[in-house]
Amino acid sequence: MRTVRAREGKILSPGALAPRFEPGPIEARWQAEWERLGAFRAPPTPTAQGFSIVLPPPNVTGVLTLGHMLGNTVMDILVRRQRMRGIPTLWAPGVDHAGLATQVEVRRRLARQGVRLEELPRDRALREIESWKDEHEKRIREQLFAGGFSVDWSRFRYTMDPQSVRATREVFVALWRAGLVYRGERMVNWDPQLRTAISDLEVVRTEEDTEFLTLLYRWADGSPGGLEVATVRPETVFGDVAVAVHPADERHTAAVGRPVVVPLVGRHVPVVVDAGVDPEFGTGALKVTPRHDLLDREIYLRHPGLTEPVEIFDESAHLVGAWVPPELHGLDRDAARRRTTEMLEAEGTLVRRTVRKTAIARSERSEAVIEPRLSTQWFVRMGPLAGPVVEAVRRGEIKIRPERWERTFFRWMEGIEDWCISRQVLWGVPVPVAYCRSCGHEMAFVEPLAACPECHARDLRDDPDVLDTWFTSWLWPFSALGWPERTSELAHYYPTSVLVTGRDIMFFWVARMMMAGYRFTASRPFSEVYFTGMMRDEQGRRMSKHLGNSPDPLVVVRERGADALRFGLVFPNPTDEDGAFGTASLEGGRNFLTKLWNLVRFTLLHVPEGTPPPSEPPETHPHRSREDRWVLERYRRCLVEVDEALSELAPSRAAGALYGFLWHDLADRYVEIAKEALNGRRGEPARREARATLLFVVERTVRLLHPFVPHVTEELWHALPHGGELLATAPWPAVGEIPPDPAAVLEMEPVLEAIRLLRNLRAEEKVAAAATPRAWVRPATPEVARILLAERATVLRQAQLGALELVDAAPPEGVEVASRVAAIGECHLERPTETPAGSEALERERAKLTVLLAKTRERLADPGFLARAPPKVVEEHRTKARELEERLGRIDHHLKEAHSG
RNA sequence: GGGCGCGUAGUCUAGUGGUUAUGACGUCACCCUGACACGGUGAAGGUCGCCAGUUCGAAUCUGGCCGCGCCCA
Repeated sequence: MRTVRAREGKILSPGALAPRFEPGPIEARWQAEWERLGAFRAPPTPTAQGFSIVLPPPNVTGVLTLGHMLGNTVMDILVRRQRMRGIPTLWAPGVDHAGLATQVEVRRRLARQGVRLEELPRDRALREIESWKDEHEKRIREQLFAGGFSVDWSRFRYTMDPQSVRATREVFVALWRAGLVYRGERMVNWDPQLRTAISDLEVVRTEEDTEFLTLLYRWADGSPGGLEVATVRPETVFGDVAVAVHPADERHTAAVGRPVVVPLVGRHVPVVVDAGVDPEFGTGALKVTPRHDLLDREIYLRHPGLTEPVEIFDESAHLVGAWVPPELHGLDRDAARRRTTEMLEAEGTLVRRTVRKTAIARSERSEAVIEPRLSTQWFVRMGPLAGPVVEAVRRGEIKIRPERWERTFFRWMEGIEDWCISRQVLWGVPVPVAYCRSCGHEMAFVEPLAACPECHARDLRDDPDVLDTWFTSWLWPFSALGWPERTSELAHYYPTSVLVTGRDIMFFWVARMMMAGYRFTASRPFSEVYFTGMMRDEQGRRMSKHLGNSPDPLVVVRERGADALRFGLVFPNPTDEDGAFGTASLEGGRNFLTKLWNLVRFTLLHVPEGTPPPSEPPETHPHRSREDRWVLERYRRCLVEVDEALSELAPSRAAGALYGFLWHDLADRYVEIAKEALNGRRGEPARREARATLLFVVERTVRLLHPFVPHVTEELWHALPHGGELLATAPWPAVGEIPPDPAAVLEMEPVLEAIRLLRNLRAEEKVAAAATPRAWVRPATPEVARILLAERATVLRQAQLGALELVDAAPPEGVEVASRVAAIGECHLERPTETPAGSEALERERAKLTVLLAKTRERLADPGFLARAPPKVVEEHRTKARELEERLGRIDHHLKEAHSG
């Protein structure tokens, strides 16, 4: 500990702060301290109702982005405040195994070494994936730790933990028994690169330029011509079983029922009528390839007479099968398309080639073009699960914030489709189903079975597929707390309080968690969902791994500090709107922290050694000044606003309130005015009172800021007189500790207004910075006069005046003055004679007030207004008109004087 | 194509029927004053997207149009 000798000879309190704020060492020290002291460990058996959040488990294969940092900061703000309020708090962290994504990454890494993942023995492949996972999990932990997020590390979970896997199996089996999971042959979104089915939600559609071919399907009876059919997929002609046209499409009525010849293939197929055809698209005639297109399959199923289709692509979208000419076997889609096009041209059945924008479906993970494919997969019947959730949200049992997303949510829930949960990948929870080779019995089980329960044969075959990762993570709110074990975490912290996440996973995850909660715990999983906005870069582009435009949070933290990053994320934009983030945000954060740092340094200059912590507000005291009362009231209002904003999940509003209070009220106004008293120029009692007020307000403000910028506030709090081990677990300030004092704010207004007007005049008149001109104020009311008289010294000093007199008429003869006319009265400032008289400010004021007065008078002259507006409003307008007339009169008077003088 | 949402100073933003339209960043001028130039003081900057309508009164409510974004096809 060191002591610093202050300018006026007093000894500062110990632990004085470095003149410059350096985040690095401070952040590292407090992160370690919090961990060492177990500050974020949730009480296992709390007596009071707990507050809990589960961290949306980041994909273990990736690294955290600024989007994660935003969500984490919002969660940390909520959690830290609740913890300080003395509420038992649990923030449960973890990571998600992201089977598909991880496999893609590992596959890519191995490919760089010339190894194909698919060719490795299974156990070797799994080891590769495990080691990849371990590396990335470490990095994610570092990122969370470096952000200062107050998660309970002792409860860190992984979605492939035995307990989480068990939960997944239990759920699968329960749904299977209830008939809500089923195996079926359906058209699925097939990723031919990863060779797995994926869900609708994992498909992204983009508009791409695509070659559009028009093919001629000749009449089978040999008559000239035929039917023109447009397609972007000529290579699928081999799978055609029909051509379909819309029933109302008169262009094609003659063709209906007439067989046509499939180009290249020679097969005769019928022309059928189906309302699913879009007559606007292409020629209005659609080739029907049921094994490889969803709509085509539907059409096929509606027309029972058609030939049973044969598959023409294998699982990696290479041409195969009896219907494909042998010379094309083994070609991939793209090569096949080129070759087919050439063949069609040669055959003379290619009528036209054009290029147009087409919506292309790609796999979100591999970016391969999706191949719709008929295959056998496991599905969850979503309808019965969605019902209770829709009800609950309508009842308000789960609130969606911001509310505007409710509509989107409902629309999706109401049109919900079954969820394809089986994946043909290595990494994941195996589908817990086996088949008896002897009797064919299908059985789902939590614990592996030794024999078939039907025929007792021991010859069982496991289902080869694994489950979609989301089928594990939809259980997260309760599986992260230990379900299906009946843990004390579940008993005390479930349902969780709020879920904070990006709205891009509203359907993927949030909606499904709600369904799982109601289905398996008979309870909502959380009472509120808060969707944060999407982070954008300075050019307004969405940050994504793909674009690589999200800075690495660890780098940002190292360069700028976690607190600056956190404040920069929360302060400039509402956290539920998409916000641009760049260096400006970080600088804003840093500047604010420096301001806070210096404000506390200033405070320490005025805290004598041995001062006890401000455990209670300074008592009402005869020496308490108007500015002391004012700053206490402003602080109280700030606290009310912060509490309100945080209970309404509006952290930006809370941060804004704190920013404004600290910077403008506390530092700019209060400290500047209170310096007189603090420096002892108003006597010892006033000094004591000012010191107590300053210390109290600063200490409380540091506490209020802690959830937003935890490290720097922890450091500052320890430098200030304090009681207790950590700010992180110190009590949150109570609103009730200060009685409301609205008069304090009202009485300060004329003082602040007079200061502002006189400073304004100084600037307008280009009064030299060091000059101390004389000033006169003619107060508009006796109340203003009384206050200004009492606070004359303050105005004098803040406006740097040589003298200030209150007058009831004009300033004395023979003095050149510049004037302003405002609501509190007239202000006159002695004008330097060497500058020409300028009255632009008065002119501007007059122009503005003239317009305003005209509008007010117009309204007062309107009989409709007088008759229908509430009397109170009419009276307000009358008063306003009178005041404006009075002020304009004075302005005119002064303008005239300025001209004649 | 369908649905939803959003248009307020150069940029972001508050504001759900009567306010001289809020604040931040940026800009300009002056100032290194004893916590802070990562600062202080002051200023400039807005036809509240456009057009109708409802109303005594519209940034605010209604309709249409224009622009942007997102989701779904």
